[in-house]
Amino acid sequence: MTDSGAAPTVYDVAERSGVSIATVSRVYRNPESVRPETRERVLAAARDLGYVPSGNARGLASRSTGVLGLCFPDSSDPDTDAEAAEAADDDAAMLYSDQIIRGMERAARRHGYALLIAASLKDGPESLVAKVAGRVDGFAVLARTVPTVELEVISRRQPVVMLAGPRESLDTADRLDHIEVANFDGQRELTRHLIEDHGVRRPAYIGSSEESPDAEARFRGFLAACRDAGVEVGGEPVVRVGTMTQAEGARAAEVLCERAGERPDAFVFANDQMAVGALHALERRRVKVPGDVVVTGFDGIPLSRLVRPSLTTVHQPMLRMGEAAVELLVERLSGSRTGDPVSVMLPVTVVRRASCGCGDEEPAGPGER
Amino acid sequence: MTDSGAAPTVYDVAERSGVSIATVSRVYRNPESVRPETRERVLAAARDLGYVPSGNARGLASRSTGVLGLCFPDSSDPDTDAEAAEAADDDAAMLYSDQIIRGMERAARRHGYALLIAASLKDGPESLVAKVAGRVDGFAVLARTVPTVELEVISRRQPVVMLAGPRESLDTADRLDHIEVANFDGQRELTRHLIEDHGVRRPAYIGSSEESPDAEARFRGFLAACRDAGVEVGGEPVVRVGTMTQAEGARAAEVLCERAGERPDAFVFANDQMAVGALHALERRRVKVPGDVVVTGFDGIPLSRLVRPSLTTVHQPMLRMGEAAVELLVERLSGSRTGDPVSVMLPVTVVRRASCGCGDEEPAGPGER
DNA sequence: ATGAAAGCGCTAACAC
DNA sequence: GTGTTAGCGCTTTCAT
Repeated sequence: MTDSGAAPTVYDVAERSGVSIATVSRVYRNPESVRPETRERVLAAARDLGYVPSGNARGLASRSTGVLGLCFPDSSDPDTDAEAAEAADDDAAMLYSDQIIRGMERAARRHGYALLIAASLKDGPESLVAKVAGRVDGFAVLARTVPTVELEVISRRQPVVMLAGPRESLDTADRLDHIEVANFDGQRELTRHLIEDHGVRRPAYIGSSEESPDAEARFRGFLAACRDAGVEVGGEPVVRVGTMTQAEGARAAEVLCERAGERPDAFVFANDQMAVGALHALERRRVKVPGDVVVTGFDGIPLSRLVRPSLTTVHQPMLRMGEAAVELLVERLSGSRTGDPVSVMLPVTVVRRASCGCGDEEPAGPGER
Repeated sequence: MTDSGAAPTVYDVAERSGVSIATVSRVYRNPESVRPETRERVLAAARDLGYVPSGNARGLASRSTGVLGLCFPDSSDPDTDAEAAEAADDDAAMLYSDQIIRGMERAARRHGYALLIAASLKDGPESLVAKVAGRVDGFAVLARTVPTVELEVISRRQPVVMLAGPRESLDTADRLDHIEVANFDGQRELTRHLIEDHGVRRPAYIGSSEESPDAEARFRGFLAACRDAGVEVGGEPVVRVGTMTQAEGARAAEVLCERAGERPDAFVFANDQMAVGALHALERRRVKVPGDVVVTGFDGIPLSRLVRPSLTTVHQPMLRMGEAAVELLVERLSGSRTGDPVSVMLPVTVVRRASCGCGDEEPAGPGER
């Protein structure tokens, strides 16, 4: 083995094995096209020089990287204090984006791609997307991670798929493939279950004041179920919080409990985090769940199963979303699909647990779930 | 917005905004060094051309990518059937590597790096590492993902840190930084607990036949505890499986139950996956855990808490390992540390749960854990 | 089967 | 402040 300063290049390997750089390149890209004897010589030289092909140079010359990307928002809950850091080393802290990463990685692997992941930490002029976009063959973006216009520009040059974000504007020249989940259907089915099977009559919906198309779709599902069952509710969420966190959920629960008039018999939250926060608050006030009031969430985060009572919610197939995103990208890249963007709608599942009055269904045996 | 075939380059932007390519480059790399007016002109041109800097070209020219990497083995349990696929969309399926990815991603983000991840799916001549190594500034490798010699070669040119793999050979010119966990200590403490607090007298250790230094260290910890307590055990694991999966764990349990002679009073597995498989098998055979036999694992994967009975195990700080790996890489890259490789040893924690006879400690209220 | 030469798109001196 | 000019390390025709 020889070692001398800078990283060896094709030139070094070529020289040492007495061939041209073209042949060295061939040995790696298309071994069959080189006489075995020559090939061995090259490989041997590469080995003792410690040669590793430069991915950058390759990408530059061949115009493809073999890498897919994912951009997601930097929405980690603060974990500065020691306790939180401890808890973070745990599945309960699994974020939405972590699941999507898993799904994408698997699918990418199957197709021979590696995965580049980056969170949107607000940086300088070089937006995150640009950084990722410049290093991959195609990528997925979690909704509201980056301005849509920027994506619009980039998607002119490479496949981009939008995750969980409903098509923003149908009028714009939209070239992005989309993957959404059945927010409307899921919330409607969950609400119907509450009304029909648990006799809920005065449900309160707690939504977000942010511009969240997902939350809006969920609310519409809620309304539809109420209307179908003849349950009267206002045309607006009873409470709108700022950030859909546990703290906000707890606050919302307090507000609803202290309000004049009859207390709602169900708190229907737009996401799990808020619902969990509410469970805390209700316990503090000695309000029984589901006895005094039913509570539900949306998302199906791991934590939803761990809290007591376990949370009835609507489970989103996040892993599948990741996989679907890769499939879409690969289709575009392989040229097996061209033309207009598509929208894939993934189904959700209502998960009935203790917080709505359905029995707790902890596994009896050592099941895997 | 103009759109015409190939992706626009610095030349296109330069021409359209009436400056040189150097200025275009400056606008992105060092905006301050360009007169605001000029800068705006360039940015505008870039915008309507749909210009995105090529990461490859940048990397080539600047010799750095702003990306860190992770290579890990393709060791997911098979999830081809529908049921498993369902379960996979769940935190329970979180693997060792997933946690490390999370840890690395966080830390990388803090340092302004993106993360490239790739599983070692055995490919052609171009080994996985080479692919990753060629596209990142430095990377981490999960032990036994790739041949050490290959790493040896690569680590001559860029920082590499080995995760969870004890330094293989002290005699070789080892340039890799290492991150290990206290396998020996953890297994010894767990075993001691079994013997002292649960009266275990005939423990059986189930290890791996693969060359796994981790598993070996654990076994030595097991032996040490037995010896200290005067419990007689052989100098070899009672069973060695091939791949440390659930299936193999189940098989090992079967074997131990059917063997002639007295059945062991404890199955001490080298990892959680096997232990979980064993729980299944034992349930099928109506062997009570921990009543008839105590079962323990190692790793502390999320699933270990979800199975019934919940699994007593040794928890590895996987998230921390990922973070530590990034810190080490960044130190090397920033030049703040040079010279001999270091070894970081991270502590583990014995987690006492139901499968060893300690009470189940499910949260009472809606706690977050 | 192998070599020669022209880029791929960008950064980094170095001039002006 | 801005332009000029070399490369960075590889792939890829096109010859031979």
